[in-house]
Amino acid sequence: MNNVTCATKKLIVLVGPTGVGKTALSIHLAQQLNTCIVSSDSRQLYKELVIGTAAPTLEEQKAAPHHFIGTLSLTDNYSAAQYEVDAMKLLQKLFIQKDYVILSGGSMLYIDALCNGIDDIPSVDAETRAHLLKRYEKEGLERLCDELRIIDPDYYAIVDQKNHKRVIHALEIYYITGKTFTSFRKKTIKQRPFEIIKIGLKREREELYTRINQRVDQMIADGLIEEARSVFSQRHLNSLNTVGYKELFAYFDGTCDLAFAIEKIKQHSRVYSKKQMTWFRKDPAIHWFHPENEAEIMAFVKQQL
RNA sequence: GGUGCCAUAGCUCAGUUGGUAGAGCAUAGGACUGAAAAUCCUUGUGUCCCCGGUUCGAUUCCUGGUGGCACCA
Repeated sequence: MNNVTCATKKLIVLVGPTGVGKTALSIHLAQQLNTCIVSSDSRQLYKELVIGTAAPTLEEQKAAPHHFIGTLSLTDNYSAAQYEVDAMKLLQKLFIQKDYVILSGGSMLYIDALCNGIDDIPSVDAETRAHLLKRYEKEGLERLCDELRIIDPDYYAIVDQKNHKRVIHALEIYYITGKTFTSFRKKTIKQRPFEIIKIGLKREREELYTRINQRVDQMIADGLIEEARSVFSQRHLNSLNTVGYKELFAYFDGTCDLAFAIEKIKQHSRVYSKKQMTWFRKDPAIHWFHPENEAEIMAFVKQQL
């Protein structure tokens, strides 16, 4: 993409916690701007997860073209880094035709990977990961931390030493490349050949929680139990370590009753929305609106274009 | 109706050989670079079901009551 032609291109990034109303607003925006929507949702990517991820319906997708909805299978390995590559490639194509594209979704790290870039770190093969996981289970986190301290003292000093995923990943990279995780971890912000306008959607907590609870009941009414049952046999996959599914798996196991599982889905969705807000709150580039103030949002967007 | 078991944090439960109590989850806040709806950190005063008894002291032991569960009729 060349910088001259892209100087006027704009990515309108719609963020906010789960259940706040991103899908509806993004469609209205897309219609107004005569453009399409790129999803930044790490779970709506999977074609098997429709009801439980509140993915845009076929009707909604007809109202505005969507990308990255149902493009992966549960068994596909994916990551924020891969998302950056895929999304950049897609945007390059879309910006040939469009001046504006809407990015909508709640996966913080994916949004960050696209907007700011993510460092070029080799991917971890399944074997290395399995090996490290086994060692973690056998030897414990402390042993792995000790090893990291010797191999990569700089990262050891800043890593969350209680978080096994972080410690394991740094070791994985060392074993694959022979170089430290620190040597890859530059944290440089990549310049994008388009302008990024961030809009945050926000509701009062009580209002948001009510919407989340109601939406979960609606998912159940729409057939979430059947959807979860149809993927139950693949439950060990990371893609199914997802709110709305793991709780129903416990019900299928007989560990809890259905009412309890549903209550847990609501609870975990609320917790997730809180985590999202914690992340988004610290991004000063976000302009915040109530999702029902569409006129105000539209006026703001047009002023930016 | 009889017998046995249970009653402790919002929920599920541990515990106190008698000195008024603690985990997980929830709640609230936070972290976050290839697993991210993931993973991790901080955050725990509650008539220890009620009345009475024993005791210097009872949530803990005892009598009775209430509620729940199980088994037997």
